[in-house]
Amino acid sequence: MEQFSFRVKKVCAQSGARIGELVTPHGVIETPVFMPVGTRATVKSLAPRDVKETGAQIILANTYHLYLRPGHKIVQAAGGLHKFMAWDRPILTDSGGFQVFSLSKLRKITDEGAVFSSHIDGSVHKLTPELVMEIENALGADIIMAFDECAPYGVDHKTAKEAYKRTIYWLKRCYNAHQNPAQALFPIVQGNMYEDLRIASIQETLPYAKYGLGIGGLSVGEPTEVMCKMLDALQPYYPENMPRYLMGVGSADYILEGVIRGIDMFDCVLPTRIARNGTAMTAQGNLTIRNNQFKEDFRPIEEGCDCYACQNFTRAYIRHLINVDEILGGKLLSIHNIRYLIRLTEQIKEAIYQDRLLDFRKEFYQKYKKSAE
RNA sequence: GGGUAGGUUCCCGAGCGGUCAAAGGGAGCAGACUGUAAAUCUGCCGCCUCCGGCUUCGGUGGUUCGAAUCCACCCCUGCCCA
Repeated sequence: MEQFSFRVKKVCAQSGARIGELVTPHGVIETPVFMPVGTRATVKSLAPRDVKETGAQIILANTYHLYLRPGHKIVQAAGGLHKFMAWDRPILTDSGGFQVFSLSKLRKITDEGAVFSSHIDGSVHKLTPELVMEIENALGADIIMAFDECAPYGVDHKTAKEAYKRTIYWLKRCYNAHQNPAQALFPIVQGNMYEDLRIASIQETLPYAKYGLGIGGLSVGEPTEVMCKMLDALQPYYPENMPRYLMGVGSADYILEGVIRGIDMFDCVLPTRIARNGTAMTAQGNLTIRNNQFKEDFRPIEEGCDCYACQNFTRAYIRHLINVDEILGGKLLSIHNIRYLIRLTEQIKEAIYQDRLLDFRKEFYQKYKKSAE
C-alpha cells in the first residue's frame, strides 16, 4: 500500500495556484503549506506544542547538522526523529545540499561528494549521495531531500551548468540508494538564474520525481523579479500530480508570488531568525519591535492576530524582553511570525477557493510594505 | 589634621607633551537577516553651515610653538594613620 499520495483539490481560476492534499505516514498536509525550520531537531526556542499551536503541519530538520550532532545513529537508536524530538506530525529533512552553499568556505566539491570541514570542531567529513540517504533513512523523516549542489547567486553559466549536472548525477545515486518506502524522496531542480538550465534541470530531474519536486537555489540574494522569472520558466514543466516545493522561501510576498506560480510548499528560517533578532512580520510588513518607537506601545504585535503572543502580550513588553535579552522575547516573536505566515497560507487558500487570488494579491500589496512604518 | 591613590566624552575604563574628539568595553540608536556556523552580524554614537570648523578630559591660573598629558593652588572622592 502506498504511504504517499497527492491530489489537487482545487485550482484557482485566476492563476496557477492550487490547493492540494499530501498524504504522508505521519498525517495529511494541506497545501499551500509553510513549514517552519528546526534544523537541529528543534524549531529554535519553541516546544513542539508551541509549534503545533501555530498551525504548523510539518517541520524541517537538517541532515548535515544532525549527522554531526548528536549523530544519526543516536537519533535512530532513539526511535527516529519523530520520537527523539517528540513531534508526531510529518517531518522533512533537508539533505545538507544547502550547506554546500552556506558553508562554501569550509567545503570542497567533487563528483564523488562534498568534503566538509566541520564548523564545530574542524573535523573532515565527506558527504556523498549514498551517505546522505543512509543518514536521512536513519533519521526517519517522512520526506527526504536529495543531495544537491546549490550554486551561489552570480555564478556564470558554465559554473551553474556544472552544478545542476552534478546535482542530476547525485540524484541518480540518491534514487538508487534510497530504499525505505516510508520516506518520499524529493529531487531538487537547480540551474541558478539561467532559464535554459532551469528547464534542462527539471526535464532531467522529472524521471526521478515520484512524490514531489524541490526547487532549490533560489532566494539566495537575487532580486525578486529574477526569482519570479525562474519560476515562470519552470511552471509549464510541472507534473500536476505532485507537490512543488520552493526551498528556502519565507517572506510573505515571496510565498504569495510562489503560490501564484504553482508552488505548494515553502520553508524558511526567516520568521524564527528575525524573531530572535527582534522583528515581527505583519500584514503591513516587518516591524522592528526592538526599536525605541515601541517602548510605550501597548497594543499587540498585530491587531486581529490569533497567536498566543498577540492574545496575551504587548509590543512594549516584547520589546522590553528583546531589549534585556530575555529568551521569551524571541520565543513570542517566533510564535507570532510562524503563525503570521501560516495565517497567510490560510488566507491564500481561501482566495484560491474563491478564484480570486490575483485580487487578493492586489489587496495584499496595498497594505504590505517591505519595511512597515 | 597627616599621608596616599585618584578625578577622562551617558557608564566603566585606556591614554600620560604633538600622529587625540581621545583605545576598548557597556549602554543607547539604527540597519541587515529567506532549504539556520545567526538569541547573529553591520553601522552610528561631543557639536556644527561636516572634504572644513568649533567646544571637551574636576576648577582656575601658568609653562610650551603645542597640554587630557608638565607646574601651582583650589574643589571633590577612595584608602591608611591620628
